[in-house]
Amino acid sequence: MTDSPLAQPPAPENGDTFVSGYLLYLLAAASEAASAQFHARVREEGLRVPEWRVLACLHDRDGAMVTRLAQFALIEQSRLTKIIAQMEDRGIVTRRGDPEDRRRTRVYLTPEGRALAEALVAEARRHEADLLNILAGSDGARIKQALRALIDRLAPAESLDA
Amino acid sequence: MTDSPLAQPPAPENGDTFVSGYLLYLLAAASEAASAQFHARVREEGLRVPEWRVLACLHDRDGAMVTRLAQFALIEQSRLTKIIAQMEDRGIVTRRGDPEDRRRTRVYLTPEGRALAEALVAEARRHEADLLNILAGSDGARIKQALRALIDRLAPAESLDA
DNA sequence: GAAATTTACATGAAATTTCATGTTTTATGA
DNA sequence: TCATAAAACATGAAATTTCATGTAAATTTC
Repeated sequence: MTDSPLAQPPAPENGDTFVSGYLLYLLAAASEAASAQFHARVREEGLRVPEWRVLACLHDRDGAMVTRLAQFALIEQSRLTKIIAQMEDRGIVTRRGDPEDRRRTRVYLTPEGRALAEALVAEARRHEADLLNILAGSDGARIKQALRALIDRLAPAESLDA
Repeated sequence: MTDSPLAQPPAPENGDTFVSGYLLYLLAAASEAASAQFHARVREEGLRVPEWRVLACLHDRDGAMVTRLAQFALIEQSRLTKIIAQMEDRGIVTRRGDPEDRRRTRVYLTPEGRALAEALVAEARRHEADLLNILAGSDGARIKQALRALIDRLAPAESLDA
């Protein structure tokens, strides 16, 4: 009985599957799947995803400091610094030191940056509405609540302000 | 009325906040927040996150082909190829061509690789249980369902097999 | 059944990311 | 208030990732 008599596939492996039901996999895969389309649009606009995230954050809070931006855009600080430098070269944001606390660097949208940000945020809102529709009506609100709960319980949750 | 009379903070910006309620942000942030602890453990084990993902996939299906592995481990193919090469150098996986279809490269766990994979999968299961507890009882199952629904609707959903 | 496509990986160069660390400025504390 | 610690960024070198493309093998077409 060590060998199945009708082993079509070469008797591959164990039978218990871990990955496809694993919460962290589901979260990552859902995030990727849900983002794919819109992120493709972002790239069509000549932006990389982290750059779009920065724009979205600045849309909410122009003049945010780098560290906060990093938290909300989910980008590590030194990496963000370099991304911001590129965005500055490109003319969509500007950096200015904070006179109140001269350690801080605040990042501002330029007019072009703001236009881009607003256009993309509008698109993102439409796309999100589509997504939430796909999610069979009330599921949408529920999944958001659940995700927010998860985040709140796991991360201290700060504000983009200050 | 253009200027608030008691503007404590320098009258920062608009009032509507987009990011913090945006589904794609919630998904990405939830994924990050939920994964942070365990991924730290993974790094303590001397692995990077993508390497752990490969091990987990191989735990489910030893001898998976590179393309499938890439889909399930959420890693772009050419990047995965290089990661696998490193893992091979390190002695935790082996590559072997598939005689049935000689374009394919199949990846197998070495004994050390399997030990690592099994230990980490066990830890991951415990960690997931903790997470699901944090998520107030039944919320856990629901969030999983919702995520799976999202993925199924958005991604064709293939199997690690073949 | 030969040519044209497609699939599956591998690879090299350019670009980006990471990691550790440096600098400057603000908080803290004895 | 002076020293020390902490916070906020910036930066350089090494490592990784990306992108386009190359190669080999299977599949589809005509």
